[in-house]
Amino acid sequence: MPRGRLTAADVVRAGAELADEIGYQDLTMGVLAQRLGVRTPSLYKHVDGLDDLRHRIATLATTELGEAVRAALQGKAGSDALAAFARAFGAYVTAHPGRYTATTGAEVSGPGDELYDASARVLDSMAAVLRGYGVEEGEMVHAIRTLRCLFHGFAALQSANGFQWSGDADESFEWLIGFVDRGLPGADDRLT
Amino acid sequence: MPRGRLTAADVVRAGAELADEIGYQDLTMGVLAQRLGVRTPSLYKHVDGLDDLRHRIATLATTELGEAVRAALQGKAGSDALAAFARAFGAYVTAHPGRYTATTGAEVSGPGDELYDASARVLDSMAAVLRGYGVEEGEMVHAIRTLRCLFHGFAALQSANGFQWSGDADESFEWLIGFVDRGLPGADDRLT
DNA sequence: GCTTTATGGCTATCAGCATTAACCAAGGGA
DNA sequence: TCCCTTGGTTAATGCTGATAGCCATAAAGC
Repeated sequence: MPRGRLTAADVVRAGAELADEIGYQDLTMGVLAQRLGVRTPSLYKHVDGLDDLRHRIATLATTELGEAVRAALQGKAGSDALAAFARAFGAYVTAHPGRYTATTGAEVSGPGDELYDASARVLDSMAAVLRGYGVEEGEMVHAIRTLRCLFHGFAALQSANGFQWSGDADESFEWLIGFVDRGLPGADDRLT
Repeated sequence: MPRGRLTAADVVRAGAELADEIGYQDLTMGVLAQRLGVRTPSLYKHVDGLDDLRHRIATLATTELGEAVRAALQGKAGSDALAAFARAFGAYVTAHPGRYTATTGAEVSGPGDELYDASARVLDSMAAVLRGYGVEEGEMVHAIRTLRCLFHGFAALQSANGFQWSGDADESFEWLIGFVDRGLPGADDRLT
């Protein structure tokens, strides 16, 4: 093969796909190199080691998640927006368990970090839902944290166990949406 | 018994303590052996490798968590029981981040597994709270799954990031409890 | 009290993975 | 044409998990 084939983005993308396929824990430099048809040390020309690769995959995943959520929120408000956010979130995590696992436990260094910005965009979308829902600013921080726990927990259980939920997983997820709807204070526009 | 300095329970307990101190990811056979004043291969006389050690730590943590929750629930009902459950859960996770991390991602083989039984006891306590709260049996499974997501997410974020929450973390946690209280349907006895 | 035995420790060793060093080949600009 | 940057290679190092096989000692039986 000639020169200049691989780029950093290629490596990260292939790593993300591989993590979704074989599981995040089994994503190793060797298997990724094999997937790319290259020897292991070559990856270090594009990525600064395994930790860096993981961080970049987490950034990619968070960015994609933010875009998916933002797209789902277009033209929605109130409880519709909440349901759309939740379904988009759940759909992304189900489709990309390896990528989401990368985001759990990823270290965010600070405002200069791309991952920080991507996370902030997801949380902004969450805040937009809550604000359009009638949550007061004083409660906003608590509401965001609570919803973050709920969705993060769902995602973690989803990507770890794959949910041995008996089969009515969708029904449970809809119940979860209704639960949030009831739990949020000060809303005029409610689900069923 | 012939001469027995170390026992399997000792190894697991020391592993759990070490995980709380230095972080679950950094818990290695070598550092655990060092803590116990023993060479690495000696641990294999008590524990069947690192995976087995992790599984046992997860079992220990889940058992302890179940006991803490059960104790907190004594004599409580309705919203008091919910608050007690949540606070006991949060306190355990905060005190033992390494142990809880062991439970996330632990594989439960089946009903013969001790971890399975320990998890079932925690979920039973959760169900008891919900039942005393007025949740119908038809919704029980959905409610349990939802609360499991919420508390698991809290615990995961807590033990991973240590929550850079600005300082009013307790206030947010109380808000979370109120959120659950409002979100659960069919209750007579409410907080606030 | 002496022998047997099994248990729990040890040293030595291997295998897998991340990482680094040192080297080489192609392509573009001087 | 020459150089030098770039992206690949092979070789080697270090760390960690894991196994094999040896050794010491305490408990059990005579």
